[in-house]
Amino acid sequence: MSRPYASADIFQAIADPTRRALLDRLRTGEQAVKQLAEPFAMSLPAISQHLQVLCEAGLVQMRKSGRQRLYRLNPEPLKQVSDWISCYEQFWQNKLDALGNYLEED
Amino acid sequence: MSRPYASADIFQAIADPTRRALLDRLRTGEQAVKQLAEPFAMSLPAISQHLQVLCEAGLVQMRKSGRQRLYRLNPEPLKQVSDWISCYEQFWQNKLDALGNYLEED
DNA sequence: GTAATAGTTAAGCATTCGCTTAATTATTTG
DNA sequence: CAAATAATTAAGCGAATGCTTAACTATTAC
Repeated sequence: MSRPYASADIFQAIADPTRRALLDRLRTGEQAVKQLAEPFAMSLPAISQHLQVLCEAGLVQMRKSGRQRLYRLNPEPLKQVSDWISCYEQFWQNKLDALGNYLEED
Repeated sequence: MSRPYASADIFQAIADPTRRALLDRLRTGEQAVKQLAEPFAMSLPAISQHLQVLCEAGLVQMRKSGRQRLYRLNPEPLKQVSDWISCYEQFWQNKLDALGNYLEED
């Protein structure tokens, strides 16, 4: 690679739709790169690079098995995102409550 | 601007730490740009551009008041992120459950 | 009306991003 | 051992990102 993808930042890591789709795919369990890459209209190196970003962010882990590399999901770092969002959940909850009250008044 | 910041993508919008901090600041209520920009070591145009990205993502809304522009939080689009994350919460919940069971067995 | 204030728009720049193709490294299979 | 398979590393390219300074627009205050 000319330059490594050096973002160890979770928010950055999940900003890309391909990377989110890779995580989604990994929810069914550990998978080899080729299998993971199958639905994407993109070269294998591109997928490999995305997996590296996910790895650096701690969102996936890898183990070798023969000539395959099996990737598995490690969702814990997503907790950072979940925690950040949780402050805002009350806002849309409040809006829903307000709507509820409005409907009740009627 | 040479090129407009055209990402209407929520995940992209919250990938930048300055933009997240702006949203965090807006939680206390509607604020003018200058006040919003105060804690950041960055020019006003930079902040203005970040606010535009947030606006395009629907995360903030603006109204004019005299020569000020007051921005306010609109957290609803974050629901997209929350919804995506929720699939993963079960994973770390499972891990916690597993830990709980392990501790109980002892 | 002139100056000050609040903010944006414009233009440009260095860096990062997402991708490609070609080459390379392991491992397995015939 | 040679060929095939799985995947990465390397190099490079165009576009997007995040910032800057300078110029502009609108509104308020003197």
